[in-house]
Amino acid sequence: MLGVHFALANKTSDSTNDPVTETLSQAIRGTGEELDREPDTGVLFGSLRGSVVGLRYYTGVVNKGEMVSLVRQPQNPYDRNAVMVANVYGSQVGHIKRELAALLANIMDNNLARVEGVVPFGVKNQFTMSVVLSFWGKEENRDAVVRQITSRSFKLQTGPTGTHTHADTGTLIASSWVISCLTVCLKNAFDNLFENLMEDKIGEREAVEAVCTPLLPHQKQALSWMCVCENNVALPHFWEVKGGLFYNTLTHSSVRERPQRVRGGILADDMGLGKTLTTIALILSNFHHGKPLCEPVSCSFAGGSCLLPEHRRPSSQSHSHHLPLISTQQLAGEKTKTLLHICAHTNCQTHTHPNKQSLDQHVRADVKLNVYLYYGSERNRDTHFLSSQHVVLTTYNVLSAEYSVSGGWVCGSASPLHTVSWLRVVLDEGHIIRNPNAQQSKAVLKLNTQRRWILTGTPIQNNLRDLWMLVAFLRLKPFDVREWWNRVIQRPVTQGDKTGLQNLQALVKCVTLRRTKTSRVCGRPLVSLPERSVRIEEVELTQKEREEYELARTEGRTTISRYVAEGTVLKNYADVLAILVRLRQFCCHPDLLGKTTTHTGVVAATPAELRERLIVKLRLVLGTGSDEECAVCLNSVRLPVITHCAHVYCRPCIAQVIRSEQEQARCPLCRGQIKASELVEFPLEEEEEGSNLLENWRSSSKVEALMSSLLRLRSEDDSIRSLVVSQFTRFLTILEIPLREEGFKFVRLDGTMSQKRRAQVIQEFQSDAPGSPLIMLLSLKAGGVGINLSAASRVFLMDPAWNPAVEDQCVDRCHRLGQKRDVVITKFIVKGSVEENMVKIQRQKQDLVEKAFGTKNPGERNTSRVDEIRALMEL
DNA sequence: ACCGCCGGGTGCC
DNA sequence: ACCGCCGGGTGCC
Repeated sequence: MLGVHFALANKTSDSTNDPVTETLSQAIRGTGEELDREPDTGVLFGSLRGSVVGLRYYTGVVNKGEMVSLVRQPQNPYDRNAVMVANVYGSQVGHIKRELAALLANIMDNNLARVEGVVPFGVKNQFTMSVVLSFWGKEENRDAVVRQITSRSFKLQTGPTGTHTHADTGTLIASSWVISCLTVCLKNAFDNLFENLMEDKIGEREAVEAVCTPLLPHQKQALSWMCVCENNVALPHFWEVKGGLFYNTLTHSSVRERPQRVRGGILADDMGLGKTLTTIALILSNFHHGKPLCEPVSCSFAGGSCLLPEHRRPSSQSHSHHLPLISTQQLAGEKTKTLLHICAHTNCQTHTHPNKQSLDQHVRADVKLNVYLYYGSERNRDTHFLSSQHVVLTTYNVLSAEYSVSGGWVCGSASPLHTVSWLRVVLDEGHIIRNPNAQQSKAVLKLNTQRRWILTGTPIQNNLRDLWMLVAFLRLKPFDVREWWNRVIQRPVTQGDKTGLQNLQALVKCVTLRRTKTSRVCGRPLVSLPERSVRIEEVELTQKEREEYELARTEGRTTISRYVAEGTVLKNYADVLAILVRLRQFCCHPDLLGKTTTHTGVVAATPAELRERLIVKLRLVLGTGSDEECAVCLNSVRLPVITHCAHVYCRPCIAQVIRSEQEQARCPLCRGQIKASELVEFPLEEEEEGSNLLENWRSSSKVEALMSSLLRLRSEDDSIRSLVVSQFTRFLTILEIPLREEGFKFVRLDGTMSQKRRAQVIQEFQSDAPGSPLIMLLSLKAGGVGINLSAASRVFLMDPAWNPAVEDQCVDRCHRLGQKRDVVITKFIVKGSVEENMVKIQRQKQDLVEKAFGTKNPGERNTSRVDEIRALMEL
């Protein structure tokens, strides 16, 4: 047990009932976090066969094909190069043989590569076994690693396995596109996952009478499912009992002890299907042992079947629901009785808290539910008090603030929320914790609770990595440890491995309930929505516009065909993008290009010119609706800056990177050198330009097309409201002039507005008060998901988006619950322009997504991307 | 016999 | 470990 002992000695003991396993998995987790900074950027250098020794001293079991993790043990007294081998569950299996350990220690300690192990055969004896080690790292470290390995007379096998790197800009942009396609596909996978499952496997369950709002059938199903998730002790289907052990079919690993089942899950129903109501029903209906929280005093908790162990009780039982009363005596002595409900709102005014309101709204007035709003400087931090509440509502901010101050676990000054043993923690708008580096995410992971729920309408917002945090919060073993998630799910899926995707689906399926507006229950739609129809309106350019357009197009074609001939399309992707965006802007309005337009394709000689080019690109990147996220914080870019290598980040994020890496600072996306002095941001001239735009206003064919539609619509039915959507906020500004001229009352919603202002605008637009606006000018990506614009039933999409899913999402803002009219969508497309080609490409998009999945070779994907550009430019 | 060979004892790092 | 390694016993075939 020496190895275990030393692992323990390394760590501050973090109290759990199984310190050995816990510490071991912490040690493993620790190494995982180190490498998290660049989780997918590794290239496979190669692999080699080695042996694991000392099996007889440890209890960890490993099956054929199982992955193992390698953990350095620098404190081992027999060999400071020691490398411990542990299985998926963190149980030690053995050690790497001495000579090989010396090699690994060198590589691992110098961070030259990440080393992963797989056991190729079943274990043949009790003393040693084979292990295949693979080395993953940055391209620039490949030579050093290979040298280390060969100089110690080991042979590195470099197989034909597809490797992928994000080494150059072109590849990066292309693969971020592929990832967005993957995301679309994953979203579809999410949406389809539960289509066939609901009716036969999930029953319905009535809420207790304390819930005064009647549940719809799909909400009763969700309640039933949630109760099963909390009460049922059966393991998910990817566990099998084999030879007295628990065998995980995803990781091919076995454990002796029954794995801890997730008590809870992800309720990922679409916005508006009633997640909050269902959760309130759960809170009241499924307290301890499947009993309601609010029961009449006459039915004592101590009585009868309540004492039976949970697994011996029928899982779906009907209770008699009398007038609910809360008796504190009933609850006294129970250790975990309180729900912690965490939500996004920072509004501290007691009476306007939305979650408090929905509790009040859905719970009978005669039910005395102790609900405490835990925020504001005067909040009661007493843990006994908190424990005595039925429900505590708090915010992510409060949680993480307390956690960071106290360090979460330090005795004496511990965060009250981290001290209480909760019965259940519910994360409202759970996608907020998708960034594992954020304090609030770390704080959430450390909460002590029996049951865990995540409510979110958008389980995957940007990419797969978002999901890990949710899995980690649920403690879905073993994927709550990053290494296993990365190896079993993340890397295979991002490399287009079908098995990886299947595994992901299996995993998601066992903890998630997701229905969309279009899901069906018992052959009937979950909710019935009015029809929606799309029509494409072709716009002819005027003679003069056509001439100008052709000029710009010819110029762009010349540049791009040169890149195509040179094979440097992807390398000059920023330029290519700029040309395409200019043409698309032209299709909307000639003045969209702005005065800062520079000649693309001409190499910038002076810093001033480079700067101007970068600003143009920055504007393009942020203005195209391409859903730009900062690769450092994974959130939408705030205070945008662009690097010389043309990548956009939040200024504080990239500044932090540069500060910590100093002279060696490299762009997190392309690994190009970056310096703080070379970060370029927007000049403060936007206002000026805007007014310039309006002073010499002129119309365009597309403006005319829109205006005639709007005028016709108003003359036919002046109660119909419209969304006018563009990716170019400057175009929205241009549109304001004719709208005013024709006397349309309108509001505008774009990404530059504060949350408060957005809420105002939305309220104004949704209001049916006389004189409220008929039109909303909407920038394609403004507002994010979930905003409700159901007052509108007409949508005018002024310019096509790269990603059709973004358009759908936008339309969904009015085609949703609460929509009374049929929704008509008009897409304006300029005839004989890039826009037409974009629409064609949109149609092929699904095929391309399939291709992205089918291929392992990133080269192929890039080729299809180049083809796409050629198609756009008709080359 | 300062070797080779045999066979028993032994075994992670 | 049905190995390798170590060290003692042994010694033509």
